[in-house]
Amino acid sequence: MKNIKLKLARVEKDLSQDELAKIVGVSRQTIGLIESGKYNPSLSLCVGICKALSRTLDDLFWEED
Amino acid sequence: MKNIKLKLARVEKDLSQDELAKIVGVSRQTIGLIESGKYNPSLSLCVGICKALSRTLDDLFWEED
DNA sequence: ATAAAATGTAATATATATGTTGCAAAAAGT
DNA sequence: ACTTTTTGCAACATATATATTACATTTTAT
Repeated sequence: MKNIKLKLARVEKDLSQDELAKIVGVSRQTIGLIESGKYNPSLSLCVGICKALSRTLDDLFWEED
Repeated sequence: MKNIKLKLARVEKDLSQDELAKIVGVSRQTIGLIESGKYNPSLSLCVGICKALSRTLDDLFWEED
């Protein structure tokens, strides 16, 4: 499923996928694929994204069921 | 670095590494390596572990700095 | 002390996250 | 309308998470 919370947090910070990717140190495609729910990212990458966007893991990657 | 919070949550539930591994659907070694900090697990595995231990991502995998 | 269970570690194999390049489509700016 | 930026998508290459098997070590129970 798509990660809409991640996309929202990114646009709230006024960052493009490419800009966020450069901050985190991955490729633009990786960010795009995570947002579109086609990748299962590593924990360290999730943490890097969270820190770049001033959020926590629960904020961006946790889904209640 | 070792993930002591994960190990504590596991023993609080009275589960061995092998038992947790079976619940989550991975090998015993994978759980051991995550606890000892030698693996960078995938997000879906982290979520599976959290649900098996009734915790959230922030509980087990987030470190303030 | 002994046996059983739990954990650590290592070798090799496989699946998949991620990188790179390139191009197309869509969105935004002028 | 036109240009620029942003995003999507595909093919191939590489790195690494994870599986499997086996054995050693430690911990726990008897």
